Amino acid sequence: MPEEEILAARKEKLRRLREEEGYDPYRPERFERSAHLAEIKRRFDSLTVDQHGTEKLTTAGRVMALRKHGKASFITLEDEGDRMQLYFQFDALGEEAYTFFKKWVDVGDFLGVEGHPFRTSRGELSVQVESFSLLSKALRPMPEKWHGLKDVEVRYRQRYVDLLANRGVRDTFRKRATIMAAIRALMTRTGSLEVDTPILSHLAGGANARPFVTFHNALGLQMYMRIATELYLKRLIVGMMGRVYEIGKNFRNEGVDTMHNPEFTAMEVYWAYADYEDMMTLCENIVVAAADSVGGRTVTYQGKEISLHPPFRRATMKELVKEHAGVDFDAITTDEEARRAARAKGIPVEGHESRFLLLAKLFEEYGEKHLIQPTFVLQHPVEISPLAKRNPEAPDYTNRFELFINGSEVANAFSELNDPLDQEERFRDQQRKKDAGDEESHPFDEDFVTALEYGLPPTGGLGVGIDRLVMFLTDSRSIRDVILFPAMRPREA
RNA sequence: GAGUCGUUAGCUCAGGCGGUAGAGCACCGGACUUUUAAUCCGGGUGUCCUGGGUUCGAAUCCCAGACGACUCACCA
Repeated sequence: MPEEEILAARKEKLRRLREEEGYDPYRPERFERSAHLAEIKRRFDSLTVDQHGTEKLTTAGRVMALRKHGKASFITLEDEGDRMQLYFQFDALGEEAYTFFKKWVDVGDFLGVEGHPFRTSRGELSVQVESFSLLSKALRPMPEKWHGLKDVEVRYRQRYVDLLANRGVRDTFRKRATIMAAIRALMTRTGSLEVDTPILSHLAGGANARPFVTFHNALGLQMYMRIATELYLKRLIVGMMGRVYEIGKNFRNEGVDTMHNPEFTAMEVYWAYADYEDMMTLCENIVVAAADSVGGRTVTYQGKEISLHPPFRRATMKELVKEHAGVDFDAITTDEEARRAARAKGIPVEGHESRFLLLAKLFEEYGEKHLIQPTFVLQHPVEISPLAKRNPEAPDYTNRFELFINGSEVANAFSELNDPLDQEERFRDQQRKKDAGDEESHPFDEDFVTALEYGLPPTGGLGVGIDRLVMFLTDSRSIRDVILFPAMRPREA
């Protein structure tokens, strides 16, 4: 039967239910559960075959399978956490209730039941139903019970169908919530304050990325969706907030693939009087707290075993470029030498690139993909780090790290640049790049410089890509599998 | 943005070297008081993604397009 006919038939059935029984399945507003299905399973696991418990239970869920027989029927009921078999028997329910059940209850409907636990002669822990109420009705057919819903397009577009049909998907998002809670608990223990900063602003800074542009009608103002929370959070440290963090969505107007969604969840932390080494420890603690909350520090990601036991490996960008590209930047002292070396390694070179930029390019090209086990990459060039403090021993480099897991950047941190004069100069440098056509260069944020002029204490900052962390911890191959409603092109009208 | 692959019933999928489409589940009717992918009897429900072309005839071949997945590029 085509879906429209099934829908029409179910609507007709609903009409008859209302007319013939005087029952409106959309009228119930609440149902008190004495136990969830998982709890029932746990508490009555010791019942032996054919043994009935004496305790009266009330529970509720969605009918996922119906095995109707003449005067005794079984259903599979599923709630948010588990599924369980319910037994509907003519003698136990009485003719009126049993007939109502057989006539009106369909797969997909929500039921609230009262009954007692028992174990069937086939050994399945079940609930013998003594009374029930139809709490809500489904008009559309559920996906196939055995194979579930596989069509990825439907899974992402109609996530509710994916979630109701595929319990593994629910587990992933439950784990995501567990991870978030573990991270927040850790942050609270460190005395960090959770804050909210603007998503809409007239300047999109704090990272190098193309923003989404929008318009505020009443103010007659072009506005941007934020690409990072960094600059607002550091203003809070100027304002004596001490330790702050924010977990929220960032928006970047860039490509979509298995590691990128235009809106993604990032966490940023700023601690006064801390440096990037402190952030490294905090970063390890965050990863470990997240891992521990959902199953432990040894994880299998897409068949690869990843050990999240701290301390994670630490290596400078130069060391990694030497290791994986075979280019020794300690021996390179001019930009021209670096260009020759980069060209020799197949990096496109136009001729104006600095050795620092080329170091970063070589790392991206040759280093990143090898960093399967968690690795802190240290000492990024100043040129690609407009907001990080210089390393006093090597002023062309910064006291910064990025954490890579499975070849992807999961975290980025540094000792925050708090010299307003240096910051102003770096903004100018970014502005020059922007004027030269680099759309991802950082905009000049005058108010941020002003804030630094009021005094930013020594500060450590850390950003964590939450979606990617969740991916590794849930063995999800695409970022879309950890974002409830991922970005999709609208279906053709 | 480029390449590869995919799109057939509500779902999971077969099939179709061009002759008007099938299975299982779901669904509808019936039987059945311990089933669990229940079983048994009866019922086949479709814009074969869309548009155009070739052809006596297109779901199948060709072209264009939509959407998706994957790989690559940009990016976190």
